[in-house]
Amino acid sequence: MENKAVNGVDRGPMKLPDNVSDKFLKPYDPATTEDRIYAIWEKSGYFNPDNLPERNKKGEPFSIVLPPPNVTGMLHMGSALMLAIEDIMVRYARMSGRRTLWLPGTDHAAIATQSVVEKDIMKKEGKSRHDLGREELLRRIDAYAKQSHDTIVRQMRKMACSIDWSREAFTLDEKRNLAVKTAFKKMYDDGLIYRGYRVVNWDPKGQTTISDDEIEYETRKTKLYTFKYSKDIPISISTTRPETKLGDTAIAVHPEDKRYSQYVGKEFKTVFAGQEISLKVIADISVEPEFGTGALGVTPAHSQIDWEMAQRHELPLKQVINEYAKMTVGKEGIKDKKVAEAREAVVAWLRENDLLEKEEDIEHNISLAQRTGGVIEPLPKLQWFVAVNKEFEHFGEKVTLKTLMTEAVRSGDIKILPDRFEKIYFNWIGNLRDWCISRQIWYGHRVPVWYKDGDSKNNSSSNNNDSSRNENIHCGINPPTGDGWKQDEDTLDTWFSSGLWTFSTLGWPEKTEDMKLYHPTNVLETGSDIIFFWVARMILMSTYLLNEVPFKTVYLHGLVRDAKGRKISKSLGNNVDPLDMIAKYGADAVRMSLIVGVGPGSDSKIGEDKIKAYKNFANKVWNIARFVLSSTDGAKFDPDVVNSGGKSSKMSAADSELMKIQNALLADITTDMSNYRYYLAAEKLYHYIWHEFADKIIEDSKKIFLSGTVEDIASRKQFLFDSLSQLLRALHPFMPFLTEEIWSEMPDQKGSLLMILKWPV
RNA sequence: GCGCGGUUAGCUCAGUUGGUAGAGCAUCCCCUUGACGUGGGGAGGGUCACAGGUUCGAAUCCUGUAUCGCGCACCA
Repeated sequence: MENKAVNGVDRGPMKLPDNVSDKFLKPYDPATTEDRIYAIWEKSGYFNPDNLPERNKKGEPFSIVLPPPNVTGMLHMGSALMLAIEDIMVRYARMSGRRTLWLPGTDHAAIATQSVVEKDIMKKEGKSRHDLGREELLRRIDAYAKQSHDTIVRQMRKMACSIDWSREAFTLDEKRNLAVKTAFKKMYDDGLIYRGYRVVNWDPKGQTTISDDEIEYETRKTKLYTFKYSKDIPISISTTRPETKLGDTAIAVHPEDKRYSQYVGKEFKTVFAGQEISLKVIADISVEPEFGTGALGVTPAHSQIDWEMAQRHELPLKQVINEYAKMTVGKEGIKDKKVAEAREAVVAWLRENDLLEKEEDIEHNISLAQRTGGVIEPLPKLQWFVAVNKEFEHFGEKVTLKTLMTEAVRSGDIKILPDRFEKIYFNWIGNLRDWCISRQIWYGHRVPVWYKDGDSKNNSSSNNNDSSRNENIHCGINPPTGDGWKQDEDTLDTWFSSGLWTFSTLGWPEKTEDMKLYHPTNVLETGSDIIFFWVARMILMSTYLLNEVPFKTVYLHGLVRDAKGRKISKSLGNNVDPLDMIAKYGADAVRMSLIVGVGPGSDSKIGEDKIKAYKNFANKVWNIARFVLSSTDGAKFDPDVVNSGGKSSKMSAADSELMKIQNALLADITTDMSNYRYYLAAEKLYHYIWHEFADKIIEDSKKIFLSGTVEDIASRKQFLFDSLSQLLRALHPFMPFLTEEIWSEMPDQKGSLLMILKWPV
């Protein structure tokens, strides 16, 4: 170190005893430490449970899968939080002697990835996917996915993840494809997957269907129009979407609404904005008499609930809007126009014909596709679905997929933390409808179904019955033999393959040793925002396919917000890159700042100040180590401290008492660790190390070393040494790089790695 | 509309089974010639959102209200 002047006094160069490394002459420097330590860990092979010491191999298995990051992306602070928590869980388990597996992978994230790449190609080359063709587009996406995969892996190493790279998986690789096909076929054979014609959520921007869960709602101001279809039809109706009225086939009123009861059963015909329509008046209890005029135009082809009403009343269906959200019927100025434009034209037509009665401003929710932001257009389509309410025989019991999902949590086999999410989970299942799993994009697992000539997809069928079972349809792991078969063009919802993740990564459908050892996994740690997409689907798949839960505990973390509490978003430009923070303050500091004070399920704020505070802490620990090492020259571990709960014959009564207090704290912290209270454990350690160990104990030690008895000095040296060695272990899961680095400078550690040493309790 | 959270010091939040409120940061004062200035000691600052109730005792349990946020549903 350079000579440093303090208070104007030149202290001269600092000197350390010979037994202390020159590293300690400088403040702790994560930049020159972290990559080096990670390389040592990787070389040791201990990330792979097969290579762990006997103590672990004989120990109870502990397994956790990494929620696979999307290959669209880079890591953000949210992923950094996830990695920090999981690495803490894993390091704690490993030190506690368990056979510990943390299994990595990445997610192909079908729609998200394809739309990113498509956009990029459009921007750079002005070409659409159809210009490139299926094969070429997939080649481009693969190249992109490969590149982003490498970035993600690099970032994970930076975060100190002690994860088993040898078992890495990808949701779209060959093994996972076999798992997907196997699962699909079994569900198909059990009648739980069917092809049906019905109104689905169509995303005109992404040109694909999406599931109910992939919709986001946005409140917007819009107009509610009240009008009559024609002068001759006595009932007025209200709508926010006049353009869809060209597809109406009925008028619905409440069965008890006296105003309209005289018309129920009657049929009216007219020409509406250039389109002939025929309207039957029906009575249905789903009509709210208080809303608008109390009568509603039924558009079976372009509204989910109208479709259901049409089913109940056997109404015909008339599609008037196509996949590009354009009108297919109507007079000049309406036909071939986008829905928004057509709406104006229809309203203008109503005005001209003096049919418009009222125009009100209202707020209502519009549905947007989560990935593309496109306005959802409900359209009737032939798609593949998973039946969640269908009863079937499952290991000798009559169940539905819904009851399987419910029971897994209700029975306590799966515990969700924080537990209020269990209620949210049940609530979601209660409203769950059949899951639409087919997507009209190219990137993803292809639907493993083949059609004989002539029976491929055609949407003209107006029957909504299961159309997926006849001699011209083949569902299988392998293509059918013989000529004239063509595979379904569609791919599967990305969550279908993610749902298999806990076991597809362990080798299922093969009966592997890994499956026996590591499934069900112990914990699933993930963001609370994907509880339905992912957590629920994994429970569905695992209970259905394996008759066991995918995990025993679900730990949900909240959102990481910026320092002002705002959501991280591109438009705000408030993203904090974990890599920048790591470069500046070190991964350990970043980890601590994400963990301390943040319980499961609660959102947190991340500001640079907080990270900086933990960088200071890292340096504090570094200096504590320097003090202890330079003042306890020649000390050796007293194995008694580790092996018999801190009692040591080499310490005075006073120091034994201090050790007892420390051990009590460590026991308390251990309880927190086992109960997923990492936020408390980290805080307690921080507080004890800084404000007890450093501020009080080390300060007292200076006095003892200056004027204590020989016995007191010896005792204190022993205490400091053993105490530090214990604290490094306890701090390791939280600050792995720093503690491993200090550990490597401890005398008498005989080349051992802290990461596999025994947890101090 | 149904459901779920939050509301504690200027800011960010702890407070695990009820025992008259804690931490960090910030502010102010002081100290510090050898582990560390990325330091140490100290001070000020809260009727724990509000109103009722249970209790010997409530930030903690119950009921209601306000307010912010979230989920689901509705969305003609």
